[in-house]
Amino acid sequence: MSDERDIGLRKFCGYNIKRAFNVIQLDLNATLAEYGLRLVTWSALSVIDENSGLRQSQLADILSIERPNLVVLLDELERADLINRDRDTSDRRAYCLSLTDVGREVYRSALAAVEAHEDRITEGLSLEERQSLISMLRKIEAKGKARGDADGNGSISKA
Amino acid sequence: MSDERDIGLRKFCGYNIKRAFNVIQLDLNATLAEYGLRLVTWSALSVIDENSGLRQSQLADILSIERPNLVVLLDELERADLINRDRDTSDRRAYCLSLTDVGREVYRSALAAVEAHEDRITEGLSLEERQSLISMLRKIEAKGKARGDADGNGSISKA
DNA sequence: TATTGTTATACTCTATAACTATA
DNA sequence: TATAGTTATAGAGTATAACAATA
Repeated sequence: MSDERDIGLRKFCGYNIKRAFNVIQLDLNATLAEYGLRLVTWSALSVIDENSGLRQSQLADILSIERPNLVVLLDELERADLINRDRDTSDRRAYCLSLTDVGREVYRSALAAVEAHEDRITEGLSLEERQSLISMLRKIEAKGKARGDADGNGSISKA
Repeated sequence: MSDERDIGLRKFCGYNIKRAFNVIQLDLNATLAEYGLRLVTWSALSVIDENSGLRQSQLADILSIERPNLVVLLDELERADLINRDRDTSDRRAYCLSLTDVGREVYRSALAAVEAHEDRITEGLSLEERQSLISMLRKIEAKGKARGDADGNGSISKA
């Protein structure tokens, strides 16, 4: 509670971003729970919606989650009749992912709720600030991609 | 890998903040591992350093972690001889936390490493942008505190 | 031999209930 | 009775190894 005391920590990104993310995740997951979704499952629906027919391994790459973990996540979405897993005719090892009609409908409804959540969470910020925030977050995220690259500069840990 | 495809998601804070945090946490924990620390344990050292004598329950409040989880974290720091747990003479249920000499030294060294990490992670950003980023993250975090409050406006989920 | 999806598993983080010793 | 610290435990989230089917 005593918020004036721990000043040192608050100078750093890591600490503040963690706490901000906790707040966002709490509200976002509460928002999505009304649709039986979480951040990850909603993200999966979003990517599938915009890339109908993609494979599980591609989706795992895009969402940066491990294939084994994606499997159980897709099981959940399939059980809820939100997605289809269709065998790829040209490569029978793979599945082509797509949204069901129900899935599309649920995703659209949830999308509106997520937009409302976004407005709620960024309430004190101007439109320019919101754009700037997301732009900066992406620049930070991009630092993590400098792993397999030529390295050399002052690049990020590859552990 | 195909980064041009999942555009819809990237409009939203929640998705971008999660990924940025992952990148930061990976580099930060790799940085702190050289000192036998993680983000949480380093944060604990920081708060104890600046608030010598505080109690475990106060520290748990400040760090927003549950008391039971703090106990094992402090066990770890005590075993490494980085902190002292001294019985409060006026309330023998409580412990007063402080850094050992070793703890202070380790914390200072780690602090320098964390500052280097911070520069690395915010490399493409100007000084004004870094300040603005942290300021916005704190505004978002503050939304989460509007739980026990009077509510009424468009406040955040209290689940 | 390599890849897609899968199973089983383990490790971390986080959250809750119940205990002890003090107050 | 209430509080500080503790114990045990359960649930998420995440990561790796190994397998079957297919390429």
